[in-house]
Amino acid sequence: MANELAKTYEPQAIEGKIYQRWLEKRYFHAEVDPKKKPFCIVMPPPNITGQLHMGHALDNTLQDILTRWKRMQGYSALWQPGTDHAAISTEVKILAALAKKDITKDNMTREEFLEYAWEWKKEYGGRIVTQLKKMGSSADWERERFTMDEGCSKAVREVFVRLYEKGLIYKGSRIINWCPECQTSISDAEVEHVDENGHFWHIRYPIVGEDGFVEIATTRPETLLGDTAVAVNPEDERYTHLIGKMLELPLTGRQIPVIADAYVDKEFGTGCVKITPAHDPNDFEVGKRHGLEEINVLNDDATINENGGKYAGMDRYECRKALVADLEAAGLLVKVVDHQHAVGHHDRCGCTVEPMIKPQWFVAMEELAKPAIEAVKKGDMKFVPDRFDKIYFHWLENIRDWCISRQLWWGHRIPAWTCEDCGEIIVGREDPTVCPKCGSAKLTQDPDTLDTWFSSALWPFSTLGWPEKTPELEYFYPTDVLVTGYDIIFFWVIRMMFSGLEQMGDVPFRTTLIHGLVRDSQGRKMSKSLGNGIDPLEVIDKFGADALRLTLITGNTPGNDMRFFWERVEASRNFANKIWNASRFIRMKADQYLEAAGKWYESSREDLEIEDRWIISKVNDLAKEVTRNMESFELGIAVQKVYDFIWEEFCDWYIEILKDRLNVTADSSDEKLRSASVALQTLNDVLIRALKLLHPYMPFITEELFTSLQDEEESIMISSWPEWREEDCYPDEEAAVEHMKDAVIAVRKLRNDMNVPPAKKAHVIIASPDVKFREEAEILSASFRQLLSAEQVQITDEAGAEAAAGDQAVSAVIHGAVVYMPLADLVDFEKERERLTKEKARLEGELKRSRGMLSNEKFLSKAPADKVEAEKEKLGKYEQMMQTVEEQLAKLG
RNA sequence: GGGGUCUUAGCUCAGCUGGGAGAGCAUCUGCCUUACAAGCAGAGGGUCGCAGGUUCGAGUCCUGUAGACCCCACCA
Repeated sequence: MANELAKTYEPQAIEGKIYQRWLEKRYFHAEVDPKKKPFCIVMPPPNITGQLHMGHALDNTLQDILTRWKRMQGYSALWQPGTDHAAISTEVKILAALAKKDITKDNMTREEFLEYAWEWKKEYGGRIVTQLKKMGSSADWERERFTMDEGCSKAVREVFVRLYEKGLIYKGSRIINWCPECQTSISDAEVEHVDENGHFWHIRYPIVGEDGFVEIATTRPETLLGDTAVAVNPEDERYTHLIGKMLELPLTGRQIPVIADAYVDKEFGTGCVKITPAHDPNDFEVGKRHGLEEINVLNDDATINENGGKYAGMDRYECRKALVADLEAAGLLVKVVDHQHAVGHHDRCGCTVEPMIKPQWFVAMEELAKPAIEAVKKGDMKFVPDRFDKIYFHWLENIRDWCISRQLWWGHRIPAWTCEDCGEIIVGREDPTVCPKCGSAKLTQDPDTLDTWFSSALWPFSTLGWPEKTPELEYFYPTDVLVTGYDIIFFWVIRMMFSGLEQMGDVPFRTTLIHGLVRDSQGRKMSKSLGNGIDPLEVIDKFGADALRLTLITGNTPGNDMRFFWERVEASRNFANKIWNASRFIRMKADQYLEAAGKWYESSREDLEIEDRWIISKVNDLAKEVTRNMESFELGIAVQKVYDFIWEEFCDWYIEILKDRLNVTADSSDEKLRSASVALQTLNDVLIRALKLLHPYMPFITEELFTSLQDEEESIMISSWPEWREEDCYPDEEAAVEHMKDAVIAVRKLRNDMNVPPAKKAHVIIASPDVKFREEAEILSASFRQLLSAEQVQITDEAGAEAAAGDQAVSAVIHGAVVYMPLADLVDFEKERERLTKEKARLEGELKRSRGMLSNEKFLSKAPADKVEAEKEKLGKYEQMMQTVEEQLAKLG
């Protein structure tokens, strides 16, 4: 205990240094170790384009807490990290950078682009990892992976081939969501539906050969160009006579039939629906049922194509305007009404998505979804909180085939080749050189890449070495916990589940811990466009990673959103400072002690004083409760308990109780020195136990203090997690100290109510008929004298109190005793009468309630015996208190 | 249209399996008591959205209801 500790805690000075040492000692590294039980969390791979935000901070703190805790419990705890290639984000970002140099996809080759991309990844891809380290993340960075590294790419290809061979991956022309901005297909999960104020255009389609019209209503008039039918409900009597007739499609000169399909809702709109198989998912289905032609009228950039006649070349909205104007001129526009409807947007770029028919690759979901549903139903994987299984089931039960091909360059290339001579499609683990069917060497690989989530779906096993049979895979799979936000259950959790079950035959993780969003102080989502995001690095810089971590973990409950307040970080920082100073106090006192005594006393349990046993008992219970809370993922509650223990029990009580005892000089008696030695050792031991319990939450400060409080180099990271011990239970001593605390609180209240200045010391008499209580109080009275602000503390029975205090005293009743202060020490009689009257009124209320309960026969007969007993005890206490209050009032006249 | 969350002190939120309402911040009072003013000792402030029900007993379980928010959804 050599170097001086600064007066306030300065995280900036130590966090980096400590993290560096952890890395050097390789404490984060986990090995396959048959002697230990495995614990594994795979880190949701952050995008290589990403910058650390509060979501990452929360997500990673949760994972780090669990990992550090399990590591201390003796598990071989692997937190498997890595990054995601983030197909669209990265490609968009790189293209934007290249655009500044006038390089576009049109004037560079795919190979050139990939060269740029890898270069970019090399330069910026590690940024997010550096930032995660600032959080204190104890991931096994030696095992860091990347979704496009060799192993993961091999896993992707293996899964693709396997699913293809099983017929679960297929290529087909189906209707998909097309993003005109990013120029790629996207999956259903990537479409965000937003309610928008639009219009319903009511349009007349003339009936061929008759004087009449069919009136349809549409929200997207421009799709009229691709209409190939109008549908009515077969049971709609208004229209049955029209079924089979032809209509003239306005502005096109085409003729389209009226068809009957139950899909049409008679009640909605006009009851007639224009059918555009190429640009609407429902219409696509209808078209398939009726063998309708599919006319695509859009180019990839959402301009009208050559099928749009005179509108060709126009943007979709431009076309809408022009077309509506033309309809109006032709007298075919009946009316335009306001209409709110959901419009699909690409979640990345916000662009309005167009449904289009394109040849794409799909994963057939029905067969894969079933075991994933089963696994959660059977409890093989549990959500925390469990309400999220509803969302999970709902999504899986209604899932459609997953469109996995993307018209991007950055990503895993689809391992499929087409033979230009015979049309054969070749999918395999190795790149083919000749067509196995016709022998031709003219093979072209599919230009598309895979959805980013295809590789993320394999993350829990691809990172562990799959498809190789590695020891890691054998040992750590299934992993234990997946930590993620509720916003990516659809994207990721579900896909990992069915992928794990399909490829590994078991769930990828046993528990999914769901957390909410970190919002700004007004409850808004943090976003770039609003500019309301708080940079975790800035928080760390100002208050330290520990303070940020504590803030993110407390004051919210799993699965719910939380708001970010700087004030809360400040409060967390204050807590760090509190521990810091407690440690500083202990070290100071230890130094003083050593100077006086020159040595430590060998001590045993028997040397412990009552208050030592009390605090040992307390920290022992704490360990039990904290562990139990953590086992059920109640991390916020767990750390709150450690916080309360350290601040209240340890600092505000235990240290205060000890101050006298620790005051030693060279002249102190041997007995006194021995007692101080025991106290200091207890202080140290108890604080270290508490620090260990706190370590997963606040790794840096606990490490710093752990090493500085002890004369060893060993890290708290690899120390053992405190366990509850039978021999550390001291119920009697615990009760004794609690009673004395009550006495202190009573005296403080008396003094406060009576306006006795703190400097004025009083004569405190604690009277109890209980012999045992008096014995304990006698022993404790010396330590408590200061806390009682007393120059003298007298322990006595009732009669003794009478003698000592006489008529002139105020009193307060505590558990099993009465505390008196002679009025001579005080000032205001009138105030005392007032106080007692108020107290009496309160007690009358309590007595009424308690007596009411105890005279209720149903309560007596039905409530558990211990509850009844407890209530009786309370009544007795209130009666005693009432008696004392009445006596006091009588004395005052 | 379906599902979910929330409603508790002035603010932000805890409150697990039902047994006398809590924290942080803010406000007020008194303290620089040499570990800590980033602190200490206190105080005020709540009909736990509303209405029923179950129960000896409900912030906690059930039903209904009001408001806020979120997610899902192919009614053109």
